[in-house]
This record gives sequence, C-alpha cells and structure tokens, in this order.
Amino acid sequence: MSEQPRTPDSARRSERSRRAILDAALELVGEVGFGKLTIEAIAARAGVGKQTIYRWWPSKASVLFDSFLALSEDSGGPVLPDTGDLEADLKLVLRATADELADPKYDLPLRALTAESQHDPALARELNEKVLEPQLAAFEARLRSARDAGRISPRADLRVALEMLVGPLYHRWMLRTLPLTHAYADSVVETVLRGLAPGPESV
Amino acid sequence: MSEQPRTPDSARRSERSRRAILDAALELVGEVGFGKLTIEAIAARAGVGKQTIYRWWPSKASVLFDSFLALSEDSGGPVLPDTGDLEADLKLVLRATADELADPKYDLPLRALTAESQHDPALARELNEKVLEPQLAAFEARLRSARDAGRISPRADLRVALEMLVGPLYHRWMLRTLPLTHAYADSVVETVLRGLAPGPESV
Amino acid sequence: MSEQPRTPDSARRSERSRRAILDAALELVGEVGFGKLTIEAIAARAGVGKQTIYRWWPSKASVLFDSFLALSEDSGGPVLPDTGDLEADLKLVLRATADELADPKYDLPLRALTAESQHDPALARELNEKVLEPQLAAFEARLRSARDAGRISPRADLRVALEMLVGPLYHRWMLRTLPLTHAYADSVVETVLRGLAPGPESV
Amino acid sequence: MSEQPRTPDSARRSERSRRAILDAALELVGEVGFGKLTIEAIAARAGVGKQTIYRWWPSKASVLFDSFLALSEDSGGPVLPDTGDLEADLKLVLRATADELADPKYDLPLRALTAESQHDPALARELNEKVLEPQLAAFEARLRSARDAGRISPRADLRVALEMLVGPLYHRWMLRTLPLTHAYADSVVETVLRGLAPGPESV
DNA sequence: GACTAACCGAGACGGTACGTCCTGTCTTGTC
DNA sequence: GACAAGACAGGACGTACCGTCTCGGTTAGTC
Repeated sequence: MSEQPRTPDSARRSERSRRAILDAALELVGEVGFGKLTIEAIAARAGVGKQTIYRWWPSKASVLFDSFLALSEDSGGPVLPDTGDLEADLKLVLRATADELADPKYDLPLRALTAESQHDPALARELNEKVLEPQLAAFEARLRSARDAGRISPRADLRVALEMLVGPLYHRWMLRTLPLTHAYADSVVETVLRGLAPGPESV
Repeated sequence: MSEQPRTPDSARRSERSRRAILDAALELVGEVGFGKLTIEAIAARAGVGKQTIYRWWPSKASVLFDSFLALSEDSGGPVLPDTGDLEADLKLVLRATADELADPKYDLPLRALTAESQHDPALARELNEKVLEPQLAAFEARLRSARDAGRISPRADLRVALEMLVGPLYHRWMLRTLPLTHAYADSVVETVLRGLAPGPESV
Repeated sequence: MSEQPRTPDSARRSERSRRAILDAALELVGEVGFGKLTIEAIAARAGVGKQTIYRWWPSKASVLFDSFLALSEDSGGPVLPDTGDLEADLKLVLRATADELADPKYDLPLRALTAESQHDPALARELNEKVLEPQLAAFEARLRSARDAGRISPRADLRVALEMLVGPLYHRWMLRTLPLTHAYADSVVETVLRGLAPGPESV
Repeated sequence: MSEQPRTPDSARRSERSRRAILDAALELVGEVGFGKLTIEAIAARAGVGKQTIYRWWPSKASVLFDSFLALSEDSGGPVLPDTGDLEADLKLVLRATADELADPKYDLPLRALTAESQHDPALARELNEKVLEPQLAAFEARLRSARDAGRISPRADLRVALEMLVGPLYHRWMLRTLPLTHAYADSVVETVLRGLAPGPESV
C-alpha cells in the first residue's frame, strides 16, 4: 500500500541534458571551486531544470564524480607496463601519476571529490571502488609479478609496499607541501625497492 | 580617503566568549559533522552573538582550526625521543600517530580541516604552519641525528625520507582503505630504514 | 549587458500564500504595531518562506498596504448619497468617516501606513491614488452637484471646500487632540456650508 | 531589594556633547530620513559614545524632538497679532504657517516626528504639549478676542473653529495632495470667517 | 493518428543559513 | 562620575540555495 520512491525511466533519459550537466559541473568547479559550486548554477549553465539534476543524482558531489569519471574514461584506464625492469616501470607510472595530479584539469575536481568524500560515505565508497582501487590493483599486480620473479623479498606485504609507493605522492599532493617532481617520484621508488630487496634478513 | 577594515581591539576581547565558541564548535562538529556545522548553531550553543564570531574569525573553518589547536595544545607539542635506537624511536612515534588519527576526538576535526583546506588557501597555510610542519620538523631532526650518527646513508634526502614514513599512514587515514594498525606503522618504518641503510651503493 | 531584475511570473503565484501573508500582516500590525512588525514574523505567522514576501512586495509597508486594500474592498468603495439635501448627505458621510477612523480595524493599519508614507514616496503615491483620491473625488462630485443646483456659491473652489470638510477630521484623528464625535462632524459641515452659501457677496 | 534606575547627575552633563548630538541628529535626518537614522550614526557624527545618548534620551525620536525644539526656540514662540482686523491677522499667521511647513529645515524633522508619534505615545504627548498646543492656544485666544468683540457668532465653538482653520493646511501638508499656497490659506480663512459670522440664525 | 505517460525547462514554493547592521547594555580607561 | 570608545548578546535584515512541487511543452512508445 505504500508509495514507491518512483525511480525514473533511464531509457527515456536525455543524453543531451546529461552531457550538458556533466560539462557544466566540470567548468564551474574550475571557475568557482567546489565550495561555491551550486546545483542552481549547474542547472542554469547547462540550460536544464533543477529537477533534471535531482532526478538523476543524489548530490552535487555525485554529479561532479560522474563528470570526473567521464573525463578519466576519455584518457583510458590505468595501465602499468611490465617490461621486466620493475624500477623503470614504477618510475614511469609514478611520474605519470605526479603529472596528472599536477594537471588542473584533474587536480581540481579530484581534490574537491576527495575533500567531499570525508563527509560523504557514499561518495567515499564510489571513489574507492571506481577510481582508487583499480589503480592500486594495477600496482599490486605488477609487484606480485616482481615478487614471483624474485626481484623483491618473498616475505614482502604487497599491500604495504604499494601504499609506500603511492602514499608519499599523495601526501605531497593533498597537503601541497612541496612540488610533485619526477625526481621525487624516482627517489620514492628507489628507496622502497631497496627496502624490499630480497636478502638474508626477513621483512 | 578609503575606509579602513576596522580591526577589533584584541586587548578587550572576552576570554569567556572565546572559550565558549571554541568548545561549542568542537562539540558540534562531533555531533553533526563539518558540513552541517553552522555559525548560527555555534553562536547559539556558545550563548554568543553571531557578530562576536564574525568579529574574530573569517570563516567557520578558522573557528574549528582554533578549536583544534586548543585541543592539541592541551596534550603537549610534538615530541620525538632520541634513545639512539632510531627504529624503536620511529616506531613509537608512528604508532602514537596512528592511535591519535584513530581517536575520534582528533580524527573528526582534523579530517574536516584537511578537507576544507582544499578550498581555503588561508586555512591550508595555517594548517601547514601550525600543525603539520612542527610535526614534520621533529621527524626531520631525528633523522638528521641518525644520519650524523651514521645510522642512515649520508646521501639520503631527509625530507623525502620523512614523507615516506608519514605518507603511507596519511594515505590510509584519509582514504580509509585499511585500518591504521601498529603492525602497519612498524612495517613502514622497517622498510624505509632498510631502504635508507648506509651501504656501498649510492642513493 | 546588464542583468534584468528578473520579475516573477504572476500567473504561477500562489493565491493561498498571498492571502495568508495579507492576513498575517493585518493581525500582527494590530498586535505589535508597525514599528515592531517584521517580515520574519509575517512569514512565520503566514507559514511562508521570507522569499515569497520579498518576491512580491518591495517593503513591509507595501505588504500592509495591500492588506489594508483587501480589507477596504470587502466593505465596498466610497459611496456618497445625493438626496438633494446637501447638509444631510455630508453629515451622513462625515459621521461614517469619523466612525471608521475610530474603528481599530481601520485605524491601526491606516495610521501606520500614513506614518510610513512620510518616508516612503512610493507608498505615499499609492495611498493617495488608491485610497485617498477616490474618497475625495466622491466628495467633490457631490459638491459640484450642489453647486450646479445653486445650493452653494458658484464661485466656490470645490477642492478647497472638500479639504475644509475633511481636513478638520483628519487633524483630530492624526493628532489625537479630541475625540472624533458625530457632533464634531456636524459642526464642521454646518460651518463650512454657511461659509459657502450663495449670497450677494463674492467668494 | 530592587535596583534604582540610576538617574544621571544632570549638573555634570556635557553641554558640548548635548549640542553635538542635537546638531548631528538634525543633519542626519535631513540626509537619510528618519527611517535610516540610527543612534550609532548620530553618536559617530557627534563624536560621542553611544552611552551618552542612551544616558539622556529614551529613544532616537526623543533626540530628534529635542533637536527640533532647539531649532524652534531660535525662531521665537508662536505670536499671533491682534490688530483688530481678524481676517488680516489670521491670514498673516496661516500664510506664515504654510511657509514654515514648506521649509525643509522644519518640514523634514516635523514630518518624521509626527509620523513617529503615531507609534510612540510619549512622543505624541510631548509633541502636543510643547509644539502643537501652544500654537493652537494662541489661535484660540485670538478667536476669543474676536468673539468678545462681536466679530464672530457668540455661539461659535472656538475649538472647532481653530481646527477648521488649521486642519485643512495640515491635511495638505501631511498628504502632499496640493501645494501649500498663500491663496489656499486665504481661502480657508475667508470661508471659515463667513461660516462663523454673527447673524440672526443660530449656530 | 490519437492517446498517454514520462521526461524536460522553468521557476514558485517553504525553508535554512548566510554575513551585515543596529539595538541597548556592559566594560575599560581618560579627564 | 560623565565621558569616548567599543565589545558584547540578541535579533532583523535582505540574499543565496536548498530540495520539492507544479506547470505547460515536447517526445517517445502504444492502441
């Protein structure tokens, strides 16, 4: 007897409006920042009724998340080469990551989403599942391959290892303490690999 | 000919109101979270006029920052022991840091401040100067002492080294990927120290 | 290039809200007086958002004016009988006017509006056009009819004549010097008519 | 047990501040009108602490009233000549009254005070006692003199008579319907005097 | 080809909080 | 103790957005 929440029919959804909203959100977050980003402004910029946003997204963070995802998908998923030279492979990827985090096109929305995810568990989960974990999984796979090849200690905890690679970069990016240079990325890779090197001692 | 911004006279400031505002902010951020924390609610809870908040703080983030600072000062500044055993000293501090980050009393406001500092450069600077840098400086001093004692490679970049210690913890805390255990802290310390160990090769 | 003020679409206006606001304003002005009448209180009493008042009225005086107009319209427009007996007709109307000005239902809001119109030219104009002039015009018409019938001097200035009838009542009402009795109204009519009587002398 | 209201010692009052406040109030009411006149602005303009105003006056209307009184006293009290020619005497005074009401120096504050007195009984009483009644009493005395001399009907109600002289002018002034000309003043005097003329009939 | 159901742009609605302004009181230090 | 200065608690101001709702006007897809 109770009324259903009325889920909209996604088959009849206007692709035109969806794109306009995603684009408007990305533009505006770059112009005014996440704090001053409003649903009303997105709707106005996109030439769309507010209800069209509320119908399809639960929050402005969710809109921005989809905007960011659309942006990421254009540039392909996370690829981590396996040339056999672990150090070279890791440096390549960590340098690329540093560059991406420095690019305002990615930096601004990602920063806003990370900030917002502190208060918004649903967003935090999505961000982890769709953005963070795929990237970390690629790292883990590459490290596993290296461990199997005997390049790093068989007792190394791969999860901890990848966090030691990614954590320092993330720290600099979030806290803006120092610039994210290639030299920094290289330095992190070198120290971590030396720490994980196979040897007589245990980890 | 232009009008001055009229800075208030801090000598006549009401200490009673200042404390009440700081306490109210800390209570409320724990109850409703930063997103729903409002200046009006802080003023009401503190039994204070809104103008008394606007007179002394530029934003609610700034109020919360001072609340957090008052909280931190109660528990003393950053101390990093120098027993001569670098590994033991670092593990002790990193375990303590992990515990603090897991304590809701510190976790909630610090998380909110970090999130907010992404949109608020003034807050970001204050957070760096007053909270982050003192802690990092203590780490750096301890590492310098160890390098001078020949415990770590003379070529090691101390700044990078400390970011490799702190970064992985920060990563787990911010992104809530896995729990911040003592074992994790120990593992990070061990790997980093092995990576920094003095030896025939260069860094 | 400049932004339009964005006038709302009156076709979509909520009649329910409009009535509630008008009623609330009238109630409150009777309870607390115009000085302590606030938009916030009107909105709260009417169960309406403040913006709904700001959307349709420029000031609280304007709201009250509409309230008063709605009140007046319920009791019909200004009617001035023409029985042929000028003195009787004028006494009837002036007595009725005195009674109305003494009725708190009309007295309070009209007094508030008159007071406010001293600072608010737009309100003053509206009050003149929609309330005062229609009444004065009715008087003037009746006097013209009397002049045409030879009951008053053909040289009499009708505008001055009607102000001499209405002015003394208005004076007592505004300044609250003495009560507005029927005897007073009669006395004014008698003296004015004797002063306007046709005779050998000129006006 | 109850606290006395603490009346200040008027002997130690600063005449300098009193004058500065009165002047500032008069200036400001001319510049921004009564509605936007604030105690803070008066204090600032007068170079005076707010408390000095609150110490000596109960409301801003009361301040303005004293300002107006000081202004009036400079130009002498109400004088109504008695040359024996009643019509000439009345025309002289009513023309002077019309001129004064048209002079912004008197018009603005008097208008503000009259408006405010609608909500403020204490002000209304003071305005009546100190400003209005002295003037009306002068009129009444002159009319009594004329009645004693047989120039107007012995049965005339002098109070009504003077309200018929003053009321029409007041009506035009308050409601700004038409300009306050000398011709209008004359016309009122003539009609009233004809209406009050002694004759065979009764009043 | 009409019907109908749902999305669409638009924007009015009841609300919350903003940041500013002013009130009337209280406090501090000067004359 | 009156004064200038100004911080204080309180609260109304007018604005900006929130998220919901209602209005016509397009589109589909069904009869």
